[in-house]
Parts: sequence; structure tokens; C-alpha cells
Amino acid sequence: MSSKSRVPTISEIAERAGVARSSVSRAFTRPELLSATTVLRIKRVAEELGYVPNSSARALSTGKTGNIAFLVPDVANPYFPPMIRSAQLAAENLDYCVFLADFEESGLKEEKLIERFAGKVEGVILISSRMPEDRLQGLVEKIPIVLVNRDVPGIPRVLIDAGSSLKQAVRLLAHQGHQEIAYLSGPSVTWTNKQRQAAISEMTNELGLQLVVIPTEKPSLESGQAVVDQMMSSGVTGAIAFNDLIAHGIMTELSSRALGVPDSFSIVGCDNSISPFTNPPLTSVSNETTEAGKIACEMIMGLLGETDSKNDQITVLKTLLIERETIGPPRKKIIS
Amino acid sequence: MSSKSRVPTISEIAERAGVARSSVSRAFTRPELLSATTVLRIKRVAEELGYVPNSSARALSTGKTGNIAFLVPDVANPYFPPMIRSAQLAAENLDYCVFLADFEESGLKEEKLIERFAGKVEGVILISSRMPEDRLQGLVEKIPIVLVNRDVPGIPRVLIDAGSSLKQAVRLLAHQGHQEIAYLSGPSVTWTNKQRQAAISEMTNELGLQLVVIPTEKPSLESGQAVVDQMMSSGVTGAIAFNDLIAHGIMTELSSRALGVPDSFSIVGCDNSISPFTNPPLTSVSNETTEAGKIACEMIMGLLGETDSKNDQITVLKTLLIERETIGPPRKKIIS
DNA sequence: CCATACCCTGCAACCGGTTGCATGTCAACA
DNA sequence: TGTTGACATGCAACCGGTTGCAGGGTATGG
Repeated sequence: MSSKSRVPTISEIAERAGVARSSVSRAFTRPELLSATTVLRIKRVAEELGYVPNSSARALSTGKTGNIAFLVPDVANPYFPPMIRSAQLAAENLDYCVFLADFEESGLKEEKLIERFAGKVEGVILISSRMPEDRLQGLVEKIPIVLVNRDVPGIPRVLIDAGSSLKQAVRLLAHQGHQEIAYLSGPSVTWTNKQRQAAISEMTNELGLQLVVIPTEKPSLESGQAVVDQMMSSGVTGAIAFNDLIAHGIMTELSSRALGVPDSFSIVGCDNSISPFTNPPLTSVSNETTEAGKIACEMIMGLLGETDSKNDQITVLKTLLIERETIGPPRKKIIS
Repeated sequence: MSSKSRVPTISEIAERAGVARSSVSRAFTRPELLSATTVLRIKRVAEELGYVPNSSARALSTGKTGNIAFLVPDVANPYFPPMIRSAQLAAENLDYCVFLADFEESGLKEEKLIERFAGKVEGVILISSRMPEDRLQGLVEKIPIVLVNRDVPGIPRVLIDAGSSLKQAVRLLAHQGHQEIAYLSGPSVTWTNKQRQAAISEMTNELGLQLVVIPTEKPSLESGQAVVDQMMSSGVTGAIAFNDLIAHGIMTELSSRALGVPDSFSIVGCDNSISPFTNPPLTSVSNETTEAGKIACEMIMGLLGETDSKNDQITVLKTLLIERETIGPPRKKIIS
């Protein structure tokens, strides 16, 4: 970097200020150990020379990097950015910097990334982790971990429980007269999907509805569009989708076949990400992702302080069904 | 971290393998300097003991952290995530890790963040920077910087030029018969806003249309809703918004007043972020944010290699007007 | 059989902070 | 006036790698 001006080190500051290197160090980290005048003098010289402490050196001797990592399955999925944002803000308030990485819905990639971050960070927040449980268990021995939307005993975690809201959605559909509904499932390995499916299944059983589970390839718009054929031929009159993206894919495809929502078909999304924007506005489950990010961040910070914490704390966040305009009575079947 | 298993250092590996510390180091960084058998032996021992090189130590002696920072005005704004994603992926392929931070549309915060990252990263990518030009000029002396959507001579930058597409939008509105249109402007200090406004203004002049510029507080949904009164009372029959969020805010507010789009009002968004999802689907300008992120990342990597590069490279990306369903003929004014 | 060169490995200094311990100073108190 | 202790500062080791240089060993050529 020939063009970049070199930053001075404590040695230079020490020399210029006529003190020992250790005093310079202390002026910044533990000023109460020095006389006020000395601190002032050192800080003045430092300011003058544009001194910035070298964080690698500091990290090396203290063992603390002041960084954490935040891993998500897909940055571009609108579900995650608010969570990323709140976690990052929370970290920043505690003088931590956050690495962000996208593991592209792959447990393998996720593991590789964690390995790469090991040593650079003090802890890792995993969102909707795809890693097998035993790998996670192994990992947690090596580095502090907090999970979001993944339920592994022994690892601190924050869970967003959409179950009760989804049950309410099922009730709503039943109330409108639907007898057979579909669940467009998400990534099958995820806790989120299992939990959502279980809740829906439980409620359809209770109410005596028929439930058809239709898997999607990815929780994306395109995957939603792709399963419409299968869904319609299954004979259902309404559906609940794993997330808003899938639900919207279905709405798009339905509309291109001149099938209106909710007149011809009822649909419910989940996550409340793009649902206020869809046409018509999608009934969806709102969850406190912002809160979840913040809590996850606070949890990991808690872990860093304690030498040996009870590692089984768990926070469950509630959700809310936002009723908009995509639920109506079932259409009379024309072809039985 | 009493519960965390300590990671071994090169010294321990060296001892176990019966070689010098330097050989262990070389086995990982420059294996061609050692005999194949020695490398193998060292790597076996390292594997056995679960050795992971300490990146702080490495960074300290080499001066390279292997990190870059990515600063955005608002993570939750759907415009940015695709860009973040592509940049992060590109960085990862080059074995770099990326810090993400949100400067909340504030130039001051932006500057503070850069300061915090200084020393932790080798370079910084600033998206839609709000910092004054002279501060940027000063900064670039200290650390490699790449700008996205900000045009400062002497600093490498990638610009997304929505101008031609917005001019086309104006033409479209004129063609439908609109005489007076509004531009709902974005953050006034941003290059993006200036550039968009200039293009629109130029074209309205050329076509003899009346242009009303209405500032918004933030490029958000709420700000869009907030300016509808002002906009409607200005007498315009159509509008172009700084981004999709503002446009959608307006659509929402309009619809709550029983004013339909495009029957009662025509509107065009920008960024193509949520426009496919709106009701009705919003005509908007699509820009290659994904490409921009990737290019910015490659640019910064280029900067790191060279000792003294020509620091004035500039990449301009083109955009496309996506016509959907929010432009129609102007409504006849009932009250003049 | 000796000189030359090359290959492999070790030694030790260095990167830039942090921190336990020792030393020196000075005020307070007996 | 001597003792004690608090306070301020310096010394030097340490964190865990990297790297220039030197030296030993072996192969090659004369």
C-alpha cells in the first residue's frame, strides 16, 4: 500500500510522549491506572499522530476478537434482513462487529463457513441451521453458539413459534367451509418446517379436515409456482404455505390461469414478509424476527462473559395471524 | 471458556512432529518449501490435534486480515440484500470474510463504523454513501475504498444508471397524456437521488411537462404514505417515486382513499424490489444490484493486490424499465 | 576427491499490543 | 523522623504466527 499512510504504533506514541509502551496501552484500556495528566498527554500525542490501536495485535494478546458471525440460509429471503439488522445493531452497541455469511440453504456450506470463521470470532449465531444435530453438538464444544429457529437440547436457542397462529389459520379455513386443505411445506430438515407442519396437522386432525402435504423444492417464489398443478389436482380448496414467497408464487400462477384469490382458492402465507404487498394482500403469520435477532445477539454476549453457563436457555417468541384478504369460502367444485 | 476445548498452537504441533515451529507454519502457507514427507507428517499431527491457525496472529505478522467490510444505509431495504449476497459470495470465493454494518442512512454513523472497522479489514465497500465528499477523499488515503452508487472522482466506483429508464418512464407518462407529474425524491444527499431527479427533470423539460418535486423523509413505505396529501393537492396526475417502497406507500394510501391505480393515478417505482408483488404490479426500473455487488467486491480485491493502482476506475451498469400495470391515462380533473 | 549448488530445515527476530510484577515517589500517619 | 501504603510508571515476558538468514546435507560436475 505505498499510497496509504502508515499508522503509528504504541512504540512511536510512547517515544513521542516520553513514556513506556505499557503506559500508552493503559492510557487506552485502563486509564484509571494512570495519572490524569499522563493520560491526557498520551492521548494528545496519539491524536496528533493519528494512532489507531491494531486490533489483530490486541486480539492476539487478549484472546478476544470483538467479532461474532451471523449465518443465514439466504440473505435475499426477505424474512432475514430485519433479523440481521437488529442483531447487528445490538452487537454494535456492545462494541462488537458482525460477520455475515450466506450458507445457501446447505448444511455442508454452513459447516465450512463456521470453520472459516473459527478464530476470527468469539461466537456464532446460526439462523435456521441445516446442520445435523450431532455436528452441532460437536461444534458447541469448540465455540459458543446460539441457534435461531432450531431446537437442539443443550444449545441456547430462540424459537419463533408460529404454531398457534397457524392453528388459528386452519380454524379460519374450516370456518369458511373448507374440507380439504394443503400444506406447501418448506425445507424438510428445518425445525421451522417441522414445527409448522405439526401444528397444522394437529389442528386439521382435531377439526376433521383432510390435509395434503405438498413439498416444495425451495422456499421461493418459483417453487411455489411449480407446485400449483400438483396442488390443484389434489382437490384441495385452500392452502397454507411455509412462507409468503411460496404463497405468492402460487397466487401468481393461479392468477395466470385466471383463478382468483380468494374467490377460486384460499391461501395463507407465513412470515409476513411480502404479504402486505401482494395482490390481494396475503393473510399471513407475523413473527418477531427483529426481536429474535436482538435476543440471539444478547444471548451470545451472555455466553461470552460466563466461564461456564447453563447452556440450555431457550426463548420462545409468539406470533400473530394477520388477517388480510386471501381467505374466502371454498369454490364449489365444477368437476368432481 | 472453561468448557471449550483449547486449540493447539504451532508450538505444540512442532513438538509432537519433531520439527521447528517455522516448519509447521510453512507446511500450511508454503508447503513447496518443505519435503513432501515432512508436510505430510506435520499435517497428520495437526489434524490429529485439531489444529486451526490463529488468524489474529497471522494477521498481526502478515498485515493481512482477510476481511472486508460492507456498509449499507439500511439492511432491511429490499434493494440491498441481493447486493450484499452477491458481494459476500464473491468475497468468499477469494477466501475473504465480510463484515456487514448498517449505517441507518446517516453519514456520521457511517464514518464511525469505518473507524471501527479500520484495522479489522483490508478494504471497505460503501453502498450509497452519505458521507461528505471531502471526508471520503480523506478516508481513501487511509484505506482502500470502493463506492457503489456514489460518484466521487478518484475513488473507484460502480454506478447504476437508472437515468435512461426513468426518461423512458416519463415518455410513457407523456404518451398517455399526463401533463403534470411529480417526482417523489429520495435522500437528497445521495448520488442516486440526484441522478434520478436530473434525468426526470431533463426529460420533462424536453417534453414540456410540468414537474413537481416532492421530498420524502425516508425511502420507506411510511414516508410514501405521508406525502400523498401534498402530492394530490399539487394537481399532478402521475408520479415517479425514488424507489418501490415510496411508490407502494403511495399506492396503499391512495387505495385507502378509494383511489385506484392506474385509473385515478399513475405511478412508477424504481429498483424493482417489491414491485412484482404490489397490487397492482408496479411499473418499475430494474437494476443489476447483484452484478453491482459482485463487481464492487472484485474491484476492492483488485485494489488490495496492487501497490499503487490507477484509482479512478468506474463501472456503469445499465437498467431496464419493467412495464407492469400502474400507468394509465390521466383522470379528468373533477375539481379544477 | 573436492568444489559448487541446491534443497530442506532450524534459529531468532519481528508483528503490536497486554499484563504481572517490580520499582520508585510521595503523602499520611504514628 | 521513620514506617507504611497507595499510587504511578517501567520492565519484560507473552500471545501465535511469519520470514530472512544461516547452516547442514546431499547430489552433481569437474
